[in-house]
Amino acid sequence: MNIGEVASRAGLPAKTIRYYEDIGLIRPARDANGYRAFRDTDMHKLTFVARARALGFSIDECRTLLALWEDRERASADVRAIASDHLTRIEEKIVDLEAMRDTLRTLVASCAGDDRPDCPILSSLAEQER
Amino acid sequence: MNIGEVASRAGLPAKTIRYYEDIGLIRPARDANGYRAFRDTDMHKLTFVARARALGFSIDECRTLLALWEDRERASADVRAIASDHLTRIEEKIVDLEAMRDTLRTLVASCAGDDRPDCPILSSLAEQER
DNA sequence: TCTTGACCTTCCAGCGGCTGGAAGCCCTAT
DNA sequence: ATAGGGCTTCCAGCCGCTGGAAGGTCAAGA
Repeated sequence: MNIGEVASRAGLPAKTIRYYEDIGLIRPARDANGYRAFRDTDMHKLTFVARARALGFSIDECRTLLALWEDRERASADVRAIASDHLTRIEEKIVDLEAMRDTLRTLVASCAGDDRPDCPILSSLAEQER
Repeated sequence: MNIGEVASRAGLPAKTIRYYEDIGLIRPARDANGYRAFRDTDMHKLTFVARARALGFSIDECRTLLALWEDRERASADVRAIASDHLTRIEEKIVDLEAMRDTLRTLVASCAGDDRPDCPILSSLAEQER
């Protein structure tokens, strides 16, 4: 399988797949003409990584998850720990974003949004004291 | 005022402030010894930017907001539009993160997390069909 | 006066995770 | 023979800093 087909099957840009090879996530074989020759195992790995990335795991976490996936002796606790840490970070990020959202909503709601210059958004950003 | 004091007052690392000068967000004067000499206006701008950044605005948005802030003829509609677009993007990000969170919660909950290798998290990432 | 140590300066490189673009080879169809 | 698409490598850039090296400056204390 050439990179184009792999890309469309995995739902990843070809560039990204080349990058994943660069950083050693996958190691596809090569045809005589120099083209990457992807086997099913490569395809599976890429699908795995694509899903893990879609869940927000970092590349390094993906690397570890891949390794655990390939290790039939793994302890599920190791996998769970990674996922659980990641979940915590996501929850924290959501909290941060919700705080921003709430502030922004208030500011946007308080601004007339017409052709006059008075703007509570700017005033709030510029405020001397809190 | 030297950069150290400005940094602690604005709650920004000195490195960041130098970077902001680099990209033209601020233009502090210089003392004879080459040290940056921050005036009150610089300080105000930095505080403004720090607050805008804390609300998640990009550097480019901060640049625009700064310019609007300094423009007494601005229309509040222009400010509101930027804030409103940003709010929308944040809301979208929250939705994305919540989807990840929900999936991750389900996966984490379904994994025994002991020393056995069976792991629904890995199985889910590896699943052939959806 | 000398020294220490905290502060300041510039410059260069690297983080994560791609992404764009140039230059050139390969393959298939007409 | 040629046109087109797909493939290759390599280099540079995105964002917003951040770390570190190498060196100048300043105030306080011995």
